[in-house]
Parts: sequence; C-alpha cells; structure tokens
Amino acid sequence: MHELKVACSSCSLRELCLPLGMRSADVERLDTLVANRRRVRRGGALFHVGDPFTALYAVRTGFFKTCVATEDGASQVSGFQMAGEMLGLDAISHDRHTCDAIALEDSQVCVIPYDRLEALSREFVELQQAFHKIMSREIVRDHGVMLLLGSMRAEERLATFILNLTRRLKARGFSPTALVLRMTREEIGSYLGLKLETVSRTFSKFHEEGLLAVRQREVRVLDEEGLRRLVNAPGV
Amino acid sequence: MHELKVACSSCSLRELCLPLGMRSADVERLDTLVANRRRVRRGGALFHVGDPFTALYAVRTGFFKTCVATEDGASQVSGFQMAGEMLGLDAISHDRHTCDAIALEDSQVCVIPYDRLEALSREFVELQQAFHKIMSREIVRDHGVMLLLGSMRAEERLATFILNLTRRLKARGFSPTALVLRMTREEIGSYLGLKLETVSRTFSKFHEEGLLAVRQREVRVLDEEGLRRLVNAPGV
DNA sequence: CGTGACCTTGAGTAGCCTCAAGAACTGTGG
DNA sequence: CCACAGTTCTTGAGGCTACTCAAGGTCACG
Repeated sequence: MHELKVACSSCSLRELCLPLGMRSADVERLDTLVANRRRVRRGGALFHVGDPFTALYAVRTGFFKTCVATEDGASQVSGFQMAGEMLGLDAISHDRHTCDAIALEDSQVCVIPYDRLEALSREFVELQQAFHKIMSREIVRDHGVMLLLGSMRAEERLATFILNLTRRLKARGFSPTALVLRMTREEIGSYLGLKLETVSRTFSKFHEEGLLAVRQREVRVLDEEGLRRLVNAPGV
Repeated sequence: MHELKVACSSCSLRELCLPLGMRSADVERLDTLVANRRRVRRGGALFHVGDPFTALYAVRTGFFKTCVATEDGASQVSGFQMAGEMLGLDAISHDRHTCDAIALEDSQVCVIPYDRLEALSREFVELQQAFHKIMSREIVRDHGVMLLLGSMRAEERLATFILNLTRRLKARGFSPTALVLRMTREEIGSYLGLKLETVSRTFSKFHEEGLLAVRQREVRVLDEEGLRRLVNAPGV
C-alpha cells in the first residue's frame, strides 16, 4: 500500500477524470482533495464486497475489473475501468462496497476521501457539478450494458465491446486499432453475458471475416466500419 | 400539465423518497425545493430522449416505465418506477434526457428543479447526502439488472422480477402477495431480455407449479419461498 | 356487438451452452 | 536457457433454452 503525493492540476488525465470540464484555475482547488495514491499489484484487490466505504478511487495508471456477486455465489464482471475512470460509486448508497475491484495489471489509483469530496463540493460548484455528471454518466453507461445484455446477439455484443474499448483508448491517446486485451476470454464473457467458448468462437469468426486480426490477447481492428455495421444491423 | 402545490414535510412518501433518512425538522427545509406537481395521463410521456434536462421527478402516485433506444431504432425497458422513486438521473450527465419516461397509469410526479436541488444541497448536508445515496442506489440497482440479464435463465429472471415488485409494494404498505401488473407481457419481456411469449409461458409454468395464481395481469404469490429457491438455485 | 390490443399455446428452429480434447502461452525453478 | 506445470485459448460435437412463426382466445372499450 505504497503512498505518493499527487496533484490534479499537474495530472495528464484532467480532461477525463474528476476535473471534467473545469478551467485550470479551478482544477487547482482539487489539489487538497486527493489524499494520496495507492498501488495495486496485478491480481490484487483495491476493495472487496462488504468493505467499509471511505473513499472513491480514480484510476491513474493500469486497468481494473469490478465484479458483483449473486446470492448463490456466482460472480459477474460489471465493468472494466481504465485511466481517468472512477471506482467505488456504488458504495455511497450503503456505506459499504457492493462489488470487488481487481487490478488486471499493476496499477495506481488516486484516493479521494469521500467526506472531503462532500465538503469541498459544497463550497465549489464546479466540483459538485462534475461529480454529479460522473455519477449520472455511470448510470447511462449501465443502461447501455443493459441494452447490450438484453437485446444483442453474441456478435453484436463483442463488436460493441471492442468498439467501446477502442473509443476509450483513443480518448487517452492510444492507438484505436491495435489493442492488447487486459482480460481473459472468461472475463469478457462474464461481462457480455456469454460463455468463454462463445467469445473465443466469435473472435475467430471476426478474424475469418477480416474484421479483426486476433492473436491471443493482441487484437488489431482491420475494419471498424464492418464492426459498426454489425452493431447497427436492425434485428436479424 | 396540471400543476399543484405540495410539501415534502406532509408527504406520506418521505420515508422512501428524497427525504431518505432525514429527521422531520430537516424535511421541512425541502419544502422550498419541490416546485409543483405534474399530472401524466396513462400512456403519456413525462419526458422523451433528447429533451433538455431541467428537473428531476419523484413519482408521487402512479407507475412509470423508462425506455432506452438503440441506434437502429429498437427500444428496451430499462426500469419501472413506482411511488417515491426518482426519474431523470441519467440526464444530468449530458443535460438531456437519455430515455423516455412513460406513465403506465394515470400518475402524478413532484417536479424538482435541478438548479434548485444543486443550490440547496450545497448548504444542506443531509440533502446532499440523501441525493448522492439515491444516485448510488440507482447504480447498484442497475448492476442487479445486469446480473439478471447476464447470468439468469428465464425462470430465474421472472421470479426475481416478481419478488422485486412485491418487496417494493410491501415497502409502500400494499399487499405483497396480491398484485396487479401495470405493464404488458411485452414490457416485462423487454425489461428481462425475453420475448413476450417466453414471459407468458413462464407465468403459465409458475401457475402450474403452484408458485403463482395468474389471471392476465392479476398475480397472487402463493409460494414466496418457492420463488426464492428458484432465484438462489446454484447454477442449473 | 364488433374491433383492436393483449395474452396463451403449439410446433419447429437457431443460437448459445455444455462437455471434451488438445494447443498455445506464461511463469517458475533447476 | 530449458523443462515443466498451470492457465488460457481454440475448436468440435451434441443438446437445450429461448426464439420465431402462427393461430386462437380473452378482455376492454366504443
């Protein structure tokens, strides 16, 4: 649990993260908010279901998954988070975390003590607005996943997933065509409501059709338009 | 668009709605917040996708569904809201509504102008906290739906749905065993990621097995434990 | 009493899952 | 640097769940 000092005003993620839409002068007011950073090794947990809620986390570097559990012990991936994205919003409701957050590679997060966020956002309108937008955006994102799980077929789901990843990578200045998946086929399947074999088969199909070049976890997007057509195909 | 004056402090829903967990003295401070009520006739829309966002709504009486749309024009029910539940949280993110809210019976909502909510919650800690909890609770609810859509089979989905409805009705002082569905089989199916025929068949199956008494939209829960066993059944 | 919306039920099918075997890759210790 | 164990990925065969298409029944309402 290594801790480092950090400032939002000098952070390269300020366009994406909590300072969403703030002017530089405003961003400096956030510097008192982020207490410190915390490192999480690959495979390690940032928090578990049931842990008391004290802080939100913003991914600084690395990659996470969040998992929710059913009463009968089954578990499902509810999201993948990359740099600039927020973890722990679900915990505000009951003062305890309702999912596990697991690092899929060595990662660093900014620790945002929640009582401090509450206090500062009472006197700092821009922060209040940014925070509310982030919560709301999470709700919109979840509705998108519900749409995917409720009405798409396997190919549409995987195409949507890949396009979503590339869009987020692009926003962070990475190549939107060459990606290295941080998660297993099983984790992708869990997120998309599919079995790992179906994910694997669908990757192979996309490969055959010239939409993707797939070599284990390395994926290159060869035909973005083709993927997009798949997603927007009306019905069958 | 009939408008009526209203006060949270004299509202019977204050245990469930925005005054979540506040003391009576605090609740009175909310009375300046709710501008007015609005009536929505059965089948009418409270708001549509793309409408500018100005206010949140709390259901006072009646029943709503929210629908999100895919790019190719398909539509899916993303939730059902009853008295005391909030509508419009998704719109904060982009200043526009991202779903349609349709009344499934003649309904009344309390109109909560969002700028007023922001302003008041800056000087009123209890309101700030209640509002954040409501947003967070919506995120947790969505994760539950994702779990349902991603990993449950038709019977588990419908059993979960019925148990969820009865729990919410009970919290509002209604009978938890005799319910009248406000929505069609198609709307239930859309919400649960099933076709209407599958919903109908599953209702019939529950009827045969003595779990429910189903007569069109009237449903009586005969064996709540049995439904619960279905949901918690590990795996198959 | 007729019309339209909604619900039920049946028959056949498609898509995804299960089970299974083997290949490819990763990391570890010698 | 290599051998080996464990994990992850791929692919095939067969089965089951939920879907599609279709017909008829029920109900609300004008």
